[in-house]
Amino acid sequence: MTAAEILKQLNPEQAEAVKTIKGPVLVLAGAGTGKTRVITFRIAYMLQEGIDPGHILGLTFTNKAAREMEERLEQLVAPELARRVTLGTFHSFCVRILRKEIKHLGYLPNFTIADDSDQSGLLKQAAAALGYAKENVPLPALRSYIGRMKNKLLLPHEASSIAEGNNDAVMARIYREYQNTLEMQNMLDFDDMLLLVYELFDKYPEVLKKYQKKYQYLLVDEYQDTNDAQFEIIKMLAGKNCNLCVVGDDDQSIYGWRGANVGNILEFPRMFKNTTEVKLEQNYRSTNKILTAANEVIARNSNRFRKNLWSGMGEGGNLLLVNAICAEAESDFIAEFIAQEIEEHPEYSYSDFAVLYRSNHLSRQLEASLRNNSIPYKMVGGQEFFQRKEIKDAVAYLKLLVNPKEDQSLLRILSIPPRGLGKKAVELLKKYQGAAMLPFSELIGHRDFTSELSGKAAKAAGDLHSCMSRYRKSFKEPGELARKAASYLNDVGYLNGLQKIYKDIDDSLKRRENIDEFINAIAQFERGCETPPTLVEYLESYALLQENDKTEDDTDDGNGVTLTTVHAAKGLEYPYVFLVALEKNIFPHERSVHEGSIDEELRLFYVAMTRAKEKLIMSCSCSRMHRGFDRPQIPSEFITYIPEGLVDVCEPEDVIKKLDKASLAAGFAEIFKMLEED
DNA sequence: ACGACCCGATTTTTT
DNA sequence: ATCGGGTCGT
Repeated sequence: MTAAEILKQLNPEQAEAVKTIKGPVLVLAGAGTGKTRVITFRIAYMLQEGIDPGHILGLTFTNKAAREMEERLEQLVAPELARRVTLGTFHSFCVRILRKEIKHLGYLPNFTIADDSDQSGLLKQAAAALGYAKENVPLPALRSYIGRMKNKLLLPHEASSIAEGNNDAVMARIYREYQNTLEMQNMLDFDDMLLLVYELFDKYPEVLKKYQKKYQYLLVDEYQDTNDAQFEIIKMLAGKNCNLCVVGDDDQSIYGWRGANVGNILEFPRMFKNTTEVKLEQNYRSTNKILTAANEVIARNSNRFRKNLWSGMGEGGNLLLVNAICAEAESDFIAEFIAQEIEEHPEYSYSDFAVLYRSNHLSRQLEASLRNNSIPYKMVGGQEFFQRKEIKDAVAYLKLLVNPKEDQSLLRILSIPPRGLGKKAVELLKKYQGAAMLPFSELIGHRDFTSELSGKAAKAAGDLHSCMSRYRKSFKEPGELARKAASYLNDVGYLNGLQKIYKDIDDSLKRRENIDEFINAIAQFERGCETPPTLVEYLESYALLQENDKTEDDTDDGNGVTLTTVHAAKGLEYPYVFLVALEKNIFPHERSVHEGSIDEELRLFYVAMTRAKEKLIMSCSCSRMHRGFDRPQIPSEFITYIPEGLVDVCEPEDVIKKLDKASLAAGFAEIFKMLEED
């Protein structure tokens, strides 16, 4: 495809965004306006203009987005050309740089990535080391505090100096301790990946220059979700040339609570002089009634780029608002309505329906009703495969081979399965570490330590240590990861220990299956590699994955109604969208009211509405179970923001067609028959 | 050392 | 209601 042909397939605004390849460009891409299309066509266009693919860097937030971009690009240009473009998530891009350059910052290149549970362990340890009682430093607060600091590029000493009040000061101290521990154990947490790249570029201009030279054309997807660290990295990389194109929608910024800064997109034209600004307002997804309603809703927010989405998809029907008497009636209505629509419109299948909710716990009632009505469904998020305890334990075993300094993982697996090493052994390890300055995984093999244990415990410690040493050598050689991992987990006693850990026999078998599945995932990773991978590489991809990739088999037939939080639905679209529990204190979430982040809740509501292509069915209930008790509910104020003419308000009975007399009679007859048989 | 029970917290979660 | 963490008893 020639450059001219590329432009011909785009609307005028899209074409403008695609062909402006020099200088800073801000593309305000409203919901459903062909954002991914613009990005991929832009890259294709640049390649047609003769730009070296190696000079192009496209950054996304999710692996899924990166993959999608790559696939779509391969359809536009020669695949070998497409593959030379660097497309990846912020985090994977940063890790790649750090693997090469982290020596400048005093870490070893075999660093490992701390997952959530590692992080919790390290934080508890840090707080305890400084003598703080756990009730004085709640873990979630600590976690979010440190994340906030890191996202703002504040190092521990800087955090200390700006600390307001005793609480902050304490957390800043724990932050310092935590950071020291991470460094000592050669580990990075997720935020470090960005923070350290910033530090690297900031302190070592010659390193920055190298990457500026390599990446002369930058694209950033979902720019409204960038945090301060990401902004600084982008700004530094863009440098003087500043061939920087960012694509995003300020109205869809819903990750402020995680450090995203809407200011980055709002201020872009002021931060980068001579910005070309392009607004994409033609929507290719929804009917106009849905869009008008969404436009009206989001217009309540100030401090945004004004946009007015429109589409050529026709007017469409009114939105529906259903008020149910209780949560059960609400979810029953949804199940019955889906059944009715499928029956009346055979062209639709279950996967054309999605139910969106503000918080995860709201899915319970829905699941029950869908099950009762035999409607298949799939939940996104929820208990992810890789979050399961047995998988994390197995990963901890593997991580210790790559990075023996990971005390966290050693403590995690020390008594999994129980091998006679418990609290006392941990105390001893801590005692000896002070003197020996060795990581726990080394200490467990030392005479000084083992001699103080019972014979049985000492043997267990020695066995664990020698087994790990053996496999550390075996993994030095790249390749055959799946086979070696399976053999290691067996030799180290983990596989046979599963029955001991999970007493319920069915439970333990299930866990065993999951481990097998995990080994399969490793094998699959290997198959996707061009050259035999190392364990370091696998663990890195594991840490950065977090996948919705979910192993196909537990998503039964694949044709089911989607149940998801609004957050997880961003970027997706469905012909039918149900938006449930639109009630005060749920949506907007009561906490956001306290924290003054109603703007973001409204954007979340906007994101939810704009997922719908044809039908948007909103619902609320007069009562709902809350922490074990029924609580009266009143409708969300957000509902009142929708213009009256666009929405039909009704009760479940108005929408669900009543059974006709004949089938009612048949139903009763059946019940009577059953009663008689008893 | 390990496992059974009780208590308290509980939004969202791209990496 | 449900989960995880912590404490207590074996």
